[in-house]
Amino acid sequence: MGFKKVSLKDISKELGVSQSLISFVMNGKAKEMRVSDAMVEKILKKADEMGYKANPMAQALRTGKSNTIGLIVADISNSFYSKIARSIEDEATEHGYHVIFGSSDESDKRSTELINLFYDKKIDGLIISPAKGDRDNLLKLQNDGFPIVLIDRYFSENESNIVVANNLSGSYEIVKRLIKNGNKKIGYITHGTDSSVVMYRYQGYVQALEEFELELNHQIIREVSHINNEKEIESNVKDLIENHNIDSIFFFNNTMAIEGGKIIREYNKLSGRNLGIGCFDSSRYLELLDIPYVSAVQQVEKLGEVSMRLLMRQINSVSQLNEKKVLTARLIDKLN
Amino acid sequence: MGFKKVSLKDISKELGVSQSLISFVMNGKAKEMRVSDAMVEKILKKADEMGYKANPMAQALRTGKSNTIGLIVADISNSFYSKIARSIEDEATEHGYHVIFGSSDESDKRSTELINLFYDKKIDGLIISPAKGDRDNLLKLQNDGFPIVLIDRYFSENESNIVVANNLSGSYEIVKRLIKNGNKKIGYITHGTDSSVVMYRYQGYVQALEEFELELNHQIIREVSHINNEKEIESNVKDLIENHNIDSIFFFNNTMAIEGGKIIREYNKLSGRNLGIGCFDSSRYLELLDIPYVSAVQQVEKLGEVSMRLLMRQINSVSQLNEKKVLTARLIDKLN
DNA sequence: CTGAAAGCGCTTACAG
DNA sequence: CTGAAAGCGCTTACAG
Repeated sequence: MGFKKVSLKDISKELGVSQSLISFVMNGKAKEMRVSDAMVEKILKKADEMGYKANPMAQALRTGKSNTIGLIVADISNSFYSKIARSIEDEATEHGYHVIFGSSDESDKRSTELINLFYDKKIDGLIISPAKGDRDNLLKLQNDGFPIVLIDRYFSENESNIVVANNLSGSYEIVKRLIKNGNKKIGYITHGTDSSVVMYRYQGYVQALEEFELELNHQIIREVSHINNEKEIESNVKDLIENHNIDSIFFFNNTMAIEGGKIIREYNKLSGRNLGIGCFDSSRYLELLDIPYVSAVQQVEKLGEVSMRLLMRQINSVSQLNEKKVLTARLIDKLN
Repeated sequence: MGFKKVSLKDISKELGVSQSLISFVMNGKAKEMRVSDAMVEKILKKADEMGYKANPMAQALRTGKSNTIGLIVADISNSFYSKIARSIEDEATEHGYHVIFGSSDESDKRSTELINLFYDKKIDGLIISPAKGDRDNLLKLQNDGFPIVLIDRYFSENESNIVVANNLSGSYEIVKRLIKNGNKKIGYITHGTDSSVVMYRYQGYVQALEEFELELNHQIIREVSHINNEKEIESNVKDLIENHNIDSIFFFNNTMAIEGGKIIREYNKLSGRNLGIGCFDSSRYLELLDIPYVSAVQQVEKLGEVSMRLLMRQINSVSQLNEKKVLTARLIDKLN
């Protein structure tokens, strides 16, 4: 840097006063330490004059607090996570915290790596949408008293701080709408049952079918990969329409719905029918498909906000919290 | 934390060897410092045994390097920026760096605040998509030798490290396609001319019109706000169609194109015509509109990668670099 | 080849 | 009310 930063020592010399005093004043501990008003004023004035800024590295080393938290998600470029990132950022700013982020790509290896890197870097806490293999690692850190909040998914065996959507009841409501709208054979396109989210959304689907005494038909439930699944979705949707006579499809999430919706749109055009879909997670692009749909919008901003607040409480608390917050997704019904 | 972290001193005591030695070995300076092989092995073994991890805060305080860079964009939840964030993250990881991020919302005040916060936090460098008012502040830091790379936009008066799209020639190519496709009255929906991006895209539009000797008609050029501009876009598009008889519209970016495209889709359906659009920045959702379009996809991953590389070179260099990298956007032509 | 020591810039008991 | 000093955990001249 071109010019040297001014330190406590510099002010101390300039003023002929001890560093401690200046430190107290700068940290708003003047009252507590009963520093005289005249002194406070003198110090504040000089510090301002000299453009004093405390060195956060030194503070961090001394206090063990970095005022930085870590955020680990599957992929920050995915808009679901980037929206969460934004709301976490906003809430973190309120508390004077900064956020470092990392993308795990759902890889256990990378996720573990990131957790450890961030932890070693002395972040004050972690908000994470965990990969499957993170369970033990996170549990260990948590037991060491390290503040952690799990978002979007969690490990049902562990006690943890958790912020998630109402995946079960949300899915239930979506499928219920489809049924009430006259659909009797509703296909489901989802992922392999490898996470709490996948499991609960499936259960919601099942519960709705049960309640209305519709058959749970495993032939019309299809599992597709997490990435590059366009072709899989396409062929499954086609198969469900052509060979299984479904009258509607419930999609695990919005991106899958949009891919599948394209096929349905084509079909509707050609057949003159008007098949509709359901999906968890909405998207402003869903309506571009111009087909009937019902979806459930997650309160993404809220998710970030609540998780950050929970983390802050954890950081400022002595004892371990174990809170689970469930955020209700809002239904958007464009079936008619 | 539950258990105490092990420090150099701990190993030093355990081994009866000075801290310096251990530090040298841990930092791979064994050869350089001519530490004996036996000693290296002994130290490495013990360090591993005790689970030694250097404290980054202490290293940072001592060396003045935090191995963290800052990323400031308008809004991390915007997918353009979150994609950039991801590619910067990946490249940063390669270099052993972490990324803290902040969203300015295009606000001069917030952007300045973020720059200063990050700078004071001792980041090693900054990648920023600047707000208008950042010019002087950034120039000052840059002149102090602080590594900065501007992305997406820049201040043409300043010498800086810059990574941008070919806004002018990209727009030119888009509009040229529209013209070659038979369009003679092409509206333009853009923002107020407040940034280099806005300016260059406008110039591309103008150049294409000029080359084909079409009239530059200011009545069909409309400026809309940066956010919550849906209504404005809607009414402008309607007006252009109904009262100005345009045969195509060029949109400043993809989100504007999608909003405007919805209106055009409706119009096409009702009128039996088949108006098409052009826009800078593509989107996988554009095709959902089912209207003819030509767009230019920015190499977003490349943008992040190149900017991070440039920043690293700057960090590792003594002298100021002033490089401008222009990344060519790829044309997608779905006009026919 | 190796050790003792200074110092990065803070915060915080300890003393007066 | 205020000062002198220790110490957070490193790195790096300096000495031998």
